[in-house]
Amino acid sequence: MTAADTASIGLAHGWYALSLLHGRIESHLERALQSGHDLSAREYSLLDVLSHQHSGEGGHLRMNQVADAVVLSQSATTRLVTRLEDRGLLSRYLCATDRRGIYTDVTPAGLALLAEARPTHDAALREALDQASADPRLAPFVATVETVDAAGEFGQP
Amino acid sequence: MTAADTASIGLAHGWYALSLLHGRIESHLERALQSGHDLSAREYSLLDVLSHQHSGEGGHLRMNQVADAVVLSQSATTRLVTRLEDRGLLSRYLCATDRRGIYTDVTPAGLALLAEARPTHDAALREALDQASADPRLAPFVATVETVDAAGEFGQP
DNA sequence: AGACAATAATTGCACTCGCATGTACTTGCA
DNA sequence: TGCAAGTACATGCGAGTGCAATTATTGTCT
Repeated sequence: MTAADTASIGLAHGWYALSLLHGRIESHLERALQSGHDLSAREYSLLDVLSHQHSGEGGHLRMNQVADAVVLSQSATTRLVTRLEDRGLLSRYLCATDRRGIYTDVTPAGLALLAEARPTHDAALREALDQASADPRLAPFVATVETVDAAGEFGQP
Repeated sequence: MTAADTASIGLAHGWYALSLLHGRIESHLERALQSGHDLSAREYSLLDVLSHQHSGEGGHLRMNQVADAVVLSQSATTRLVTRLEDRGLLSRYLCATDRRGIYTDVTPAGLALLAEARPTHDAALREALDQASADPRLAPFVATVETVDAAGEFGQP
């Protein structure tokens, strides 16, 4: 077995653990948000992302960038936004300078729901991490999640 | 703002980064495996998991445990196994002592396809990690993936 | 100005997923 | 033994997703 093979195996194990942890956390969040606030994990994530953009002045992310932020295809993002708009949590409006672009704002109702759901989300996240830290395969990643903090803000690759 | 709030924000950021990295890697793997070997990322993952169980003697994981390993519901696992069985990559057989239980073996064809796809998978993973390491938000997790190696074997929580 | 390529978002379609339910088998207890 | 409760997998169904094709708008080149 070559050194490269050994490295690949290590990488695959690491990826497997990351994947496992992601799945566990997402399931946990999904349950909590769904039963408590009729929100899927992605819907919460979308509201969170949109509410953070230029706080106070309104949103300035195009659908394209939003799709990238929530790691979803453009089509799925279109429909996700449509669903939330139909529920009155978001509003769409065209970009003034380029009428192809579309911006989205979180409505007051959306902000209210987000504020209401945030404690649920954070508690569920804390819980999922605590459970995961018992698994030795997952513990290193849990530690990394806990280490990273608000210091590292945005910055596209 | 209390200390607890600060911690929650840090946690959410960490989770967001983990989620982002997971999505990026999965998309990358999906593309590579799909176009190269007609396999989804999860199908590859399933073959990989099943081929690793007690190598040589055949598989001994029940559907239930398999579902847990690939982080999928029981129903989705049933259909995933069915798809791969229909393609001749897996075979099902009943557990002798408890005829409710069902075991799965990877067929020679399945092992062959897995062996063929593994380099693609590993290369795509390496590539995705390299791309991700350029993003400061993702870099710590990339480092964790690279740090963990085969040392930490199984162990249920 | 007019035509053609490029970009942003939406829609059609097939596929996978989770939840709730159904079926087969086993275990516990009278 | 016989019947209820529990466990393991499979199936019906509605919902969400990605890919490919479509529509609307902008930029560029002659």
